[in-house]
Amino acid sequence: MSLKHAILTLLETEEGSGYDLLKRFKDRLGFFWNASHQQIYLQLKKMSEEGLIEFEHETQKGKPNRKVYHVTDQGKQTLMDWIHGSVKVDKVNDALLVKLYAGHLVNPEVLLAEIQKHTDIHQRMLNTFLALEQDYLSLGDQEKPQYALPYLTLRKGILGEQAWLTWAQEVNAYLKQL
Amino acid sequence: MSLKHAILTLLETEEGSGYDLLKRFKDRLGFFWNASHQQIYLQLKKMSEEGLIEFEHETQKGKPNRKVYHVTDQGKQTLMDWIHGSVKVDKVNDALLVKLYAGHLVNPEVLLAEIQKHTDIHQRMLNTFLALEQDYLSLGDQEKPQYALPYLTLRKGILGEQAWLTWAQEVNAYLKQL
DNA sequence: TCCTCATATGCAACAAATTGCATAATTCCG
DNA sequence: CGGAATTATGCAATTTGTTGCATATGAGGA
Repeated sequence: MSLKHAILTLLETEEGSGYDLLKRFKDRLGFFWNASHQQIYLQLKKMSEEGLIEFEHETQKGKPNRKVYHVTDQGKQTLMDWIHGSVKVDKVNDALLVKLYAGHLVNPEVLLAEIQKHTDIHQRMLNTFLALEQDYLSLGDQEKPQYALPYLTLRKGILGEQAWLTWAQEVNAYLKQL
Repeated sequence: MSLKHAILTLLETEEGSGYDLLKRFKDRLGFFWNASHQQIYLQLKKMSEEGLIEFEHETQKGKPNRKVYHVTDQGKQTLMDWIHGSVKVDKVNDALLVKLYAGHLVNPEVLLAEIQKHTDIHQRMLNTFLALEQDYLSLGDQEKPQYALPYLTLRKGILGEQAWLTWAQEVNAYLKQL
């Protein structure tokens, strides 16, 4: 289970509440690890019970109170053990490909429309990634090194989305020619 | 839930037992939809109870008996409804990227070793896909059309693995230069 | 004033996937 | 003759993830 390790990774760099983590997932880790708020809050509770993290109540005026979590020594150890171990190659489960595989059952238009819908989403993702890449590339040489590893994860997103879109063009070309 | 639809897709083309499906997943659909035997047998049972599929007992000599499943009209309808609807864009959950993101906590060697391990697996997948592509390309013009859609799913695999390996080279270059 | 959005946390029910275990016959290899 | 692989099916326990619901405050706009 890696949600646990994703949370430890985020909290190791900087303490934060469930809501903070939700935001960090949304605009950082979320490009390669997705989690809903229900999952995050439940996981924080469990990890807190396991002693991997601890929290302090932070009372706020005007806003609801927060539980600010930080990683314990045990949590840090768990994270280190995980990093030194090896993770499984992600299993692929792509519903769109199942649909394409069964595509002989429908008009090409149905498939084209679906592909188009997905293409729009992937194109938007790629644009987001390319904008973030520009941000990184315009950093000074002193700042770059600390963002080098996140930048490599961004490169994964860019190369992945580009490959996806290239593939979509092949599919489009075939379906239109039918 | 698409395991259901993957199974309907496989059974729609040709009836078969749970074991048959397991093999079809392994060397066909499995490139983009993975399922364990436990998942498949349980799903077949459920789908049979829902009336999407039916089975006949087939007694064999020398081998254990089989339950041969086929799609019912209701199952066919369920499959058609699914194809005409739209599937969600797959959510990404890539543990290797989480690890890389947290890579500042370990020596580059640890990351390099992990990347190498994954690279080997992805390279083997790509080789498998390229061999299958050759099989397709060497087909006559009469046979090609019926395999066109499965071929496109294969193209997805090829482009995806190539992108993965290109990315791995970037990561390697960076980690070695440290 | 009402509505929506952002902040902030959580439970409960259900669906899906993983892990481990269990059984049973035949074939193939050493 | 013994062990491993292949064929064939399944249950149970646990872990993970999804969907829906619930609550509460404050700010900003219509």
